[in-house]
Amino acid sequence: MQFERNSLSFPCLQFNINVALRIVPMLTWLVKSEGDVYSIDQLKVDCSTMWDGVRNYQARNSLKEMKTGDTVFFYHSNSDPTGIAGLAEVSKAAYADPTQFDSKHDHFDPKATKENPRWFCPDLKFVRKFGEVLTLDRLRATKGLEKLAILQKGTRLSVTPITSQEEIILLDLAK
DNA sequence: GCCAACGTTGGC
DNA sequence: GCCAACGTTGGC
Repeated sequence: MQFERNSLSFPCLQFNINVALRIVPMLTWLVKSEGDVYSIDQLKVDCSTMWDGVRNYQARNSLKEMKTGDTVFFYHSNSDPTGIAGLAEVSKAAYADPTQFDSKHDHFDPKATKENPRWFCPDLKFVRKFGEVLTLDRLRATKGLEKLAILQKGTRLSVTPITSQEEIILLDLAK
């Protein structure tokens, strides 16, 4: 498979800077959001947002692993078209999700305490919107993406890790 | 709007 | 600790 020079250089550069400064490998993620609830366009308007409200332990664990600077693919579920709509970046590593403490909030969790928070959220910032959505059909048809969590039947996780090979392939598909 | 798939809850 | 019932997710 051939890759354009500029599609490869950006993640490599990120990786090298990251190694130089933090000695921790750069991680890549995919987050899902219903397109009509919170879209990549809204993230662009907001510049940055608190990724709160995740109430699934496996997804929570991924959120806690996120580090500032990590690349995040932004997926629109339940949308037309459904697929990866753009790129974001972790602008603040995960902290206790404040909505778990707010009894008036939909995501209130009575079992969470400030001493022992159950749920965490990072801040995500807008990077870019793709020229066209990488649709599910397209992702399914692309060699090397077979193991993407979002393509597995029945997978409902709203936050999933992306391998570096998958990231390269996805960035190569994206316009 | 349907419904399969999944996670969580709670009675036992 | 099992498992039925329930609520939610998300593609279609």
